[in-house]
Amino acid sequence: MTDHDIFAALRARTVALLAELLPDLPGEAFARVQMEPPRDPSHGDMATNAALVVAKQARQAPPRLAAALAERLAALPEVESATPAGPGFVNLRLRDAFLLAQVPVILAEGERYGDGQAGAGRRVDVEYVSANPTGPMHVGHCRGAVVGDALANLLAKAGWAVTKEYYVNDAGAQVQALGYAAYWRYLQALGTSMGEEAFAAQVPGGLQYRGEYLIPVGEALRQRFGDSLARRDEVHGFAMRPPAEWLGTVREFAVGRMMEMIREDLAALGVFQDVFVSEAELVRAGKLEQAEALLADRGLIYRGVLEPPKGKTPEDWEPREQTLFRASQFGDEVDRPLRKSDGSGTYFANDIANHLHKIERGFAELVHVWGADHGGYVKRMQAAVAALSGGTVPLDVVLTQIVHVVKDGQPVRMSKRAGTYVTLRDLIDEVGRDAVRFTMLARKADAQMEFDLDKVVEQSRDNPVFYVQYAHARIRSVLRQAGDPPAGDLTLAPLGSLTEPAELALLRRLTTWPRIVEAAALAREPHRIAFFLHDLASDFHVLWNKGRDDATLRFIRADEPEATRARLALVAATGTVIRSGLAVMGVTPVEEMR
RNA sequence: GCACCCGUAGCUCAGUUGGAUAGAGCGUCGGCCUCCGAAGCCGAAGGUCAGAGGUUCGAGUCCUCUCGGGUGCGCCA
Repeated sequence: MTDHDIFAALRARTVALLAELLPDLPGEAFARVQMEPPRDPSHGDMATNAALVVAKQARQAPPRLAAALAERLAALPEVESATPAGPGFVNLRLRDAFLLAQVPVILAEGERYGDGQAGAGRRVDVEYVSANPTGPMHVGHCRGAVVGDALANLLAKAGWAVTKEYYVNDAGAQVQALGYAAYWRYLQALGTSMGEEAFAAQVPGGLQYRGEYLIPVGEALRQRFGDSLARRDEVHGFAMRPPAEWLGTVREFAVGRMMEMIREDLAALGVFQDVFVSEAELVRAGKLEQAEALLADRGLIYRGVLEPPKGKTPEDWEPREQTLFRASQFGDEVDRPLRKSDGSGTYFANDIANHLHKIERGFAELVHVWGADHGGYVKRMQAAVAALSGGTVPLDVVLTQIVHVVKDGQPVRMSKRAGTYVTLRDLIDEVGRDAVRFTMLARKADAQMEFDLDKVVEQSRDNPVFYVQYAHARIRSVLRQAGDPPAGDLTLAPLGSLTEPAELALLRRLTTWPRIVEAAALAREPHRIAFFLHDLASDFHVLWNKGRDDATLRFIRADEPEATRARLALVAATGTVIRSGLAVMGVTPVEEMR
């Protein structure tokens, strides 16, 4: 039990008092009662809309009800004053002693401060990254990886039981193409004299994935299989055997190598997922047929012909009969194909199998992080999950927008051919893991983002990574200077000397941390953590700078050991909350700036 | 053509899921280093929340329409 949200506590008090005032109202009447920090600090520490939201049912004028409620709230030991305001708000000013009492709470809880129960221990599966295992990760994958990882951390902090999952798309045409590409590098490793284009001409769909990263895979294939997968050829030395004899083997081998590479990339980014689910294995295990049978039992599958899309009919469109899922019964615009006209499964069908697998594992909620180009796919997937689970398992999809990389004021084009392909590893090597992670979270996921390689390493105020890290470094600097007093010692410090408005403003900010965590988790918006940390860092820097103008406000005062201890406690609590927030983001707090 | 996302200060973006007089950074202008770290801080100017209706005690937030930008639209994943 680590819920120390003072807003939730005062809200509960308010509801209880209101229930006494209005004994005839049912409990549900109070559901919309809120207790939140007012936008304008001059209104006090907290404000509640309680009188407004129950006035109608109570058949009373909001201002009158607010006045009666304020009178009772004012009598609470936590409350300094309570005043009705505006159309029916009640503004609360808290006693300093109550606020100050939160400092030892934060110190005692440590980084667990802010943990909540909004998730109530429900099991949630967060699937993210899920890049095709056909090459190294590039910056396009990076945002989803960071957002997904931070979101998973956030949900865990807010009380969900989280599984971090990677869905390996190892069953489609893409990995087939990877197999051919790896085989080409294998022939090269054997020393074939065949030209690349000559080989490409023999590959259905042409040779894709020509990047150099497959050269070691070709060499590894040679070491593992010798020349047994190739055919001796008088002209070229070695040439291609019929694909049926090697394609499965090579594909599997190559996918394995790609996944190793991707996992190394993810590790460099600080992302460690719990579960890697293979699409190919799900298919092999018959999950697709199982899901189809389940939907058929519920009468949700039929044979039919889809209408062409209105307005823009594809050139080669012709009506074909397909196996369709009644997605339109679950809020989608049209029914969606499960099988192509040749009878093989669509990607959607395999994804349904994937979701059946999740539901069978007992998750109460599903979350996905997808690129925005998959936005059109959300409704049908939600429809499928609703159908499979009988509407009991919600699926939330967080979409991440494109990241434009900029260097020297110029956009960096993402082109493999031009050699300006930016891999995730390049990015991390250039600016560091923490800067990558923080920056990716410094914007709402569904907003396009410019990633300026020069700016994220810039040491200035307009670089939020730096700004927050700098606050933490200053805090560590102060504590080191004071001989690093243990938190247990500071917990006992008398705090009555903390009366400076900037000190209390900082403390007020700290007390909002639990509700920030909860709200961000419910909204599935990890970027709010980054913004909170920026605000918190700002409050701290303000206080620090007061000490420049007024020596009596410095944290360490040789002549005032008592006041020093109190301030060190506040500073230590601030450091704790910053670390707590950075932990959600997966960013390492620094001891000093270098 | 249809669906989804978006439109907030000159620029980049927040806005506590319907709350009070819409905020922050950058940029601009004006101040502040004998100092526990000035890589910083304080102050000022800057707005028809794209536009028009609607819902209600209350709308940047919800609904409808219009304008503008992005993404997607059977046999790709």
